[in-house]
Amino acid sequence: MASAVEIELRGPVNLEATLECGQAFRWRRATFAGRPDLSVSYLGVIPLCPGGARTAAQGKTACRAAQSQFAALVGQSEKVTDRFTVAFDVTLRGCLSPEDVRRAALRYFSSEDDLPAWERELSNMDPVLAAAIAGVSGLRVLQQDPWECLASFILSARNRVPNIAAVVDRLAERLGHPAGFDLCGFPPPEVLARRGAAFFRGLGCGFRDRYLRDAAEKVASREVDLDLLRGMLTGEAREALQKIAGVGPKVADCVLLFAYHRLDVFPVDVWIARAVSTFYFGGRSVTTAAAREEGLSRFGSLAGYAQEHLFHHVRRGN
DNA sequence: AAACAGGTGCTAA
DNA sequence: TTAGCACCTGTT
Repeated sequence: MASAVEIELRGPVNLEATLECGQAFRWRRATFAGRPDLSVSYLGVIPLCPGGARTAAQGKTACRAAQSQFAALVGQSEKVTDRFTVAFDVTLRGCLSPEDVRRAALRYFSSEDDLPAWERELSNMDPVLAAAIAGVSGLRVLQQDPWECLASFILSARNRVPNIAAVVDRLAERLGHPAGFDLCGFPPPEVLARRGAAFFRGLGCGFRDRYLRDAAEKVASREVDLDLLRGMLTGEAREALQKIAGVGPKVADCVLLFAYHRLDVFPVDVWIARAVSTFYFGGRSVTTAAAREEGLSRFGSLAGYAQEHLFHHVRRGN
């Protein structure tokens, strides 16, 4: 049974930048035959809110997200439209209701983030960011499922995006539950914990196989309790995540940013290190620790959004 | 064909 | 405390 749901966000949304910038790995561009007015649409899986309906897919649902106001946004010069919408198609299964999907989508897309104010603030802080943001207004930090996010970024170490996405997809297909639209949800830690490292190696994880296994084990046993992280200070949560093998500063920061919505982190990978070196250190090389300090002190509580824009900016070569 | 990719863990100074 | 290196696997 298919259903349409629409959500309203505070400030702009750029679906393409948001879903393809590398913070999430499972969204695929889709054609949307029934609605030619919707310019860009994507197929993916989002977590349902705790306390809401549980389905066979273990608290997840697939959906097709599309935006109708993207063209208008691009065409406008400085006029700030306060509200933007994203439309969803979902296949309702079990006791899932449109309202459940609406709530889940609002959270996933961080509907409360005050993008107009924050984009303005970051732009005023720094001409580099001003240029970056001008191109991709509406790039949003998502609020993903912590476990899926953790597993995905463990797989990202010394790896390429298409590879990461392929392995995550394979894990979902092999071990996950159908979530609609012919997609499966990412399998919970308990399910991965039943498999040995060899299984993950066979799926293309490479040397990260034992990292993934260690993560599944520690999370399933609650040695690292992903729910408890929500109540911790960012620094404590970061430390807790790093108890898992294969989780260092970069992966921990990505999880804190993309799943726990801690905007006061600044994940540093090779691209960001390069960007910080170029823009803020006159081309002199910087350690990842120094780049991180620079980002945190410059951008403070908006460091996460600053990082996303810098990353997008340098990756697209601008 | 050799090099390298969205890091991390281990070892040697 | 830190620099240097190995690590799967797919692509260029």
